[in-house]
Amino acid sequence: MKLSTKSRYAVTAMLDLAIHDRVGPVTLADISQTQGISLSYLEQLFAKLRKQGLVAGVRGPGGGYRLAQPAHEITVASIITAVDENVKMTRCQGSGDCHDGQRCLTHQLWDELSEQLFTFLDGITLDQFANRPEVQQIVRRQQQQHPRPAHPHFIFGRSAA
Amino acid sequence: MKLSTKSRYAVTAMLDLAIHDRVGPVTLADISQTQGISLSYLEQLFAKLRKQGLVAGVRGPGGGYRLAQPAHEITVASIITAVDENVKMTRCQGSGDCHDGQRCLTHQLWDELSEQLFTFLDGITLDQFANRPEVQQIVRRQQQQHPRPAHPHFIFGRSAA
DNA sequence: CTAAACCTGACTTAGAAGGTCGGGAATTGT
DNA sequence: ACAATTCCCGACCTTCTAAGTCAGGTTTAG
Repeated sequence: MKLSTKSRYAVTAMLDLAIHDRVGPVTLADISQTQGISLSYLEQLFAKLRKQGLVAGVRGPGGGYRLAQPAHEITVASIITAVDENVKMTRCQGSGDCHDGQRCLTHQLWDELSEQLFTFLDGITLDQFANRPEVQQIVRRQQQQHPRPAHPHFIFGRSAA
Repeated sequence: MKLSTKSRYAVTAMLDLAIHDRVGPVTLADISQTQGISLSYLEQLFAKLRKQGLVAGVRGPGGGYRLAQPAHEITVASIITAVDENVKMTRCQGSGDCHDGQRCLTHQLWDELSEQLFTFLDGITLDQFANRPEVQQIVRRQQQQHPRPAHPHFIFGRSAA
């Protein structure tokens, strides 16, 4: 379990996706704009998220990304492990041959720590997270600064024409 | 709160110190041998630990390092924050101006996470840790592979002469 | 005085984070 | 059919930090 800004970017992007996906696929360009993450970097992250079956890409105009699972089934932990495939903190994790073929003094502690983290993050789903009041508030502000016009294709039940 | 091998090295070294300091100061050379950490690197780490008042250096022959506080008052968290002075995980931590002068979506989550970690590590003292059965076992093995003869100066109450 | 230890700071190296670039392949609207 | 839009892919670059090295100090017990 590793915690980097990379992980945070991934979680942020997935959250954005979870919030907006009911109006159709979300483009990486939108996420890039709204969340301030480089487009190319997002592409790298989403490649991994796709391989892990967390999102599905929709090609062509009007396309973008959608969640491949319902938001209440996607945990923050699963997102982080998806983009940071190098789950083991150090050479230690594997089979305990961290030092001279023996396990180092702190091996056990780091294991416990890792588990604490995982348990915490595994208990939070995208769904729960998206519904937090603080998050909602930020989303509203972002809506004003970076409006997301729905693609024409996805307006069919509305009073738009 | 940051978790690197650097932190682990520091905790390992402090643990070694806590275990052996009743027979006098412990040299960095000893720790380097026993724990497999580069001597110069240890010196860097201990410079920081000393500045934070966790250890005290004793110069000259027969010298080394001692704990500057009783082992039951030193927490793992204090060791980690001592060597990783850059406590903030990202630009985010400071005042929440992570993105466009606004706080990013995951700001709150990362804060909570950081706190979870800290609480966990702050609840573990060197003392507690050193007395764990697993740790004791490793120490015994290390004693056989890397015996630590006490310096003559510190043998005065024994049947050594 | 000298050797053992701490102390200091500058330097090097490896690897990862974060980002860029250029070109594809699929799909939709016209 | 065709062009625009989007995902998709891989190579590359830059910057930063962990981790380690090196070369010199300074203090102090014997």
